Amino acid sequence: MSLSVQLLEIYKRLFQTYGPQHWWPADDPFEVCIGAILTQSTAWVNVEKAITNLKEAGALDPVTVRDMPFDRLAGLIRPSGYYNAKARKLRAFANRLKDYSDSLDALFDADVSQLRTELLSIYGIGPETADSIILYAARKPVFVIDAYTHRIMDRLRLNPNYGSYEALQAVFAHHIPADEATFNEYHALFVRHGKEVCRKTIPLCQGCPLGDMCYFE
DNA sequence: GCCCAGGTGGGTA
DNA sequence: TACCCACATGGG
Repeated sequence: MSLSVQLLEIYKRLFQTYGPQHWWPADDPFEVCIGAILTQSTAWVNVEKAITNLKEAGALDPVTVRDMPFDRLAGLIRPSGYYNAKARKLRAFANRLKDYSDSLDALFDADVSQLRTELLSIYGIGPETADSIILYAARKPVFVIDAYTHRIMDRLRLNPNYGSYEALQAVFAHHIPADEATFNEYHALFVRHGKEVCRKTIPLCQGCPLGDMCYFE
């Protein structure tokens, strides 16, 4: 079976099992960007608490994030962990937005490649955060790779020599049509499947929709 | 108490 | 390039 057909089959089975995931869980693009930074190596449930705090404080906009006292910002996002580091990252993002008159539309008015380069040049934004922002806030087609994607593709033996972020991303880019809606749902389904079944420890392989394709021992 | 969670940046060899 | 490590809370 070709790689394209396998990737399509995986998508089909995950979608049939879990249904549409309605990603990204946020009210607007700026909230997506904030969530993408806060969720770095952190359980989403804790990010939700931090975002709720920011909303209740009326701090979910670039100007407020930029101008409020650092310790106040850090305190609001405390439940998401790494709160000092992440407060610095939120500040860096809000500060860069100043170059675009605090308009995400202005920031996003570039092709995927240029936008990715710009995002990666901001402190605290690495490949996954950049791609999450591009896909889920700017709504441009780029495939997001995360720890779940690595784990699942490793176990399916579809990750070429357990490759880098870009190496695994290329697998999808070269074998799936670049469609924003498909990339959106596919990544969300990987996360759902990773959380629910394909765990780092204690894998729940009984009845796994990908069981017959999986080499996990 | 221990392990893990939708990573990134900085330092060292 | 390829590893280490710091960053930190909260749930199972």
